[in-house]
This record gives sequence, structure tokens and C-alpha cells, in this order.
Amino acid sequence: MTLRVALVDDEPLIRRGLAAVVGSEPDMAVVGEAGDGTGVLDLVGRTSPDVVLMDVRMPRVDGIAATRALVRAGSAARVLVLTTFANDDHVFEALAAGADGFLLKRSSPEEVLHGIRTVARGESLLFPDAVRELARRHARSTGSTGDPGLDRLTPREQEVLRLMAAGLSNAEMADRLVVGVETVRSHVAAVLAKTGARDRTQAVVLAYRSGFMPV
Amino acid sequence: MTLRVALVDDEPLIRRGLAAVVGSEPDMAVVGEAGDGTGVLDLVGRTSPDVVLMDVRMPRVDGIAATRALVRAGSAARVLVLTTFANDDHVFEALAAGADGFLLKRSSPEEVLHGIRTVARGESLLFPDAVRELARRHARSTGSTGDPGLDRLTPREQEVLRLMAAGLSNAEMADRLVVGVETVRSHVAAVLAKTGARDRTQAVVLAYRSGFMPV
DNA sequence: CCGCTGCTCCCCCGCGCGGGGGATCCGCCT
DNA sequence: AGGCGGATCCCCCGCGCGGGGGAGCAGCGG
Repeated sequence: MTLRVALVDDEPLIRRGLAAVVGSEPDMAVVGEAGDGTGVLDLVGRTSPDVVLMDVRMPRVDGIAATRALVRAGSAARVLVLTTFANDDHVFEALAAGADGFLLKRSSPEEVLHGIRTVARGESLLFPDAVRELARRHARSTGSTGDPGLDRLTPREQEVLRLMAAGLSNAEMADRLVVGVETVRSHVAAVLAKTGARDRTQAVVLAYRSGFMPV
Repeated sequence: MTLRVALVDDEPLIRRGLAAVVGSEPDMAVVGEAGDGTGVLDLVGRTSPDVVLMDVRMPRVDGIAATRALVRAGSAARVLVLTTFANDDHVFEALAAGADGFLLKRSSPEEVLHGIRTVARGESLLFPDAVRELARRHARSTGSTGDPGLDRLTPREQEVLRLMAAGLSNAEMADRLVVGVETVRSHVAAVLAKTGARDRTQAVVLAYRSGFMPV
């Protein structure tokens, strides 16, 4: 009985690499591929894979949403999520969405194959680092403020954070937004209060680390 | 006459994908692979490739430094740099280092092959977006300072920048580094002077945008 | 109608930060 | 021997920033 694998990644090179790795195994076969999450539900329905290798970051419909859709549809396919960093925010969202495991993109072919077999057996695959991070966040959220909560910022506050993360001073932001400096100061204060950052530097760090700002 | 190609990328999957793409062409052959820039000079010397596909972001020695080393050594190999974003800072550094062209990581296999043939013919390969960005920066730099120059920072200054980009205050950094606050202030001032940043926030922005800090 | 939220602007105050100086010690290279 | 860059510590000074208040106005929903 061969293991049926579907590949969902927007980078053709990664798909080729995965296909080469999976295809080199006698008991595995690539039964379908997709470049984003839009047609995943359909793809899985047509090809009934045992394991779906799913990239988190994709245009249009990302891996998180696609995973959620699969789980809601009652699919039997196991989802192995591909991510760049082990402590990425996406990891935890994907966990909540119903992913069965994670693979770092810089994984070796052996690790990829091991990951596929692991989730195919019904086990879950997690990184020690990621689990530790999860525990850390849980402990922090039960006690105090909670998550960064960048989405709890109002549109204006998000705009201000974006400008802050571009390196602008309060005066420059006021100029850009055509408002008074006092107004900017209020927004900055709100951003700091909501994010728990002590100063603008920490807020900027948060903006980049959380993926709020593109790198 | 077959085109000899060498692959330098720290992600095994990307290497596999490129190898599959290149290997599928009858007139191309992968003659060597490396996981970082440390052994590139040696690799090129041994395998004498026509084209080197080089990732910009790698541990230890990155693609920029490796490209610079190749050019300085008078190698005849053409360098095709792999990058994630077309307007990445690395693109311009790589240009200055002597790269012959750029490929986006999300390129299709056809684009990869076309890129290899293009640089092999001695032409250069650039993205319209990248060229426009280059023109924009040139216009801006002729008036002011120039490049970020994060690699011109001393080890201690780099350490300080890393801590700054983690959100630490001067006092916290002094505590962490077991030195006086005045010392930290000196290092911070040096970082700002060398990078052209106006304040610590801009330095942190630079650290993330340039890839100096992992996201 | 009233309350809530978001956006706008204002005051005072303390402190961390950044600019501009200088000084000492060490190790390396010439 | 002398020079030089790196790391360490010190001074004064001005200003932007952040904390803690308050207030008016629009829109939206109970």
C-alpha cells in the first residue's frame, strides 16, 4: 500500500524538491499539487491523499485557512504544515486550525520523509522549540495581558504602528497623516498600551517579529 | 557542450528542486552542491561550473560574500543569485559584489532555466522592479550617505544592535553585557553613525529589513 | 435618546536617549 | 617605538519620548 501525498506550495521549486524527495521513495507517490489554498478542498476530494504537505504562507488562501477548511469538511487527510521558522506565529494558528505536524522548510529530505510517515501513522510532529514557545505563551496568556494582539489595534493605530516600524518620528508621522503631533502621541500611547510594549522600539520589534511588517 | 551548473543553498529542498529542474534538461548538468558559502571557492575550483545558482541568505558565509570571493578570485563562473524578494536589500549588495543576475525563489522551472541560459550567454538578468528600485536608491544616495553597511560594524557593535533589535534599553544592555551604561551608549552611537540611522528605532528597522535580524 | 468607541487635540512632568566632547587600556600591525 | 582601531568609562546639554491626566466631536448600536 503506497502513501498518497499532495503538495500545496506557491513556490514551484519547493514543490519540485518535495516531489523529488517523495517520488524517490518506493512506497510513496505524489497524487496532486496546488499553488495556493483555493483548490485544496477540491484537490483532496479528487485525489484522496493520505498526507497533505501544506505551506503556511501562500497568496489568496493561506495554509491555515486551507487546513481549517479541510478539517471542517471532515477530510481524512493528515496535514503537515511547512513553515520557515519553528517559533512562527503561524505554527500556533495552524495547530488551532487542525494541522497534524510541522516541517521546517530547511529540513533535510530524510526529515521530510520521516515527517510524512509520522503523521501518516496518526502521530503528531512538533518541534521542541515550538512546544516550549507554546507553553510559554500559554503561561503568559493565562496570567496577564495575553497575546500581542496587533489585530486589536484600530485602523489608525495600525497605520501609526506601520509608520513607526518604518522609522518615522512622531513629528514625521503627524506630517504624513496630516494631524497634530499630540494626536500621534495618543495613537502611539494606545499602541504601546495594547501591545504591552514599553517603548516604540519594542513595538517595532513586535511588528516585525509577528509578521505585521513585511521583511 | 553541456552547461555546467553548481548549486549553493542552505535549504536541501530548494537544492533538490533546482537539481530536478536542471537535471531534466539534456544540455545541463549539476556538477556540484554546497549548503553555505564556506566552500564555494573550492567547489568552483574543483568543478568549474559555467553558472553558480547562489542563495543570498545562508548561515556562516552568505551569498554576497561568496560572490565577492568568486569575483576576486577571478573565477569565470557566472553567478545567478536566488532571493525571496525582488526589492530586497541583498539584491543591490549582490549587484555590487559582482552577481550577473537574480532569480526569485518563487520562480517557475521555466524561468529558472531561462535565467541560467541568459547569464551563461554573458547577459545579465534583472527584474524591472529591482531596476526601478535601484534607480530610486541611486537618486537618493547621490544626495546623502549611501549603503547601510551593517557588516562594517565591529563584533561588539553588532552584538549591541542585536540587543537593540530585541527591544532592550541601554541600561538592560549594559546589564546583559556586564559593562557600564556609558559603554553601551558609545556603542549605540557608533551603530547609529555607521548605519546612518537617526535613532535606535531606525537602526532596528534597518536590522530587520536587511536580514541582519531573523524574523 | 444615550452610551460606547474611534479620532482628534491639549497640558504638565520626568527621564531616557542622542550629540559632542574626552580619556584610558589593550592588542595588533607597521 | 609608534600608530591605530576596538572596548571601556566619563562629562554636559537639549530634546524627543512616554506617563498621566482631560476634552470635544463624529458615528454606531442598544
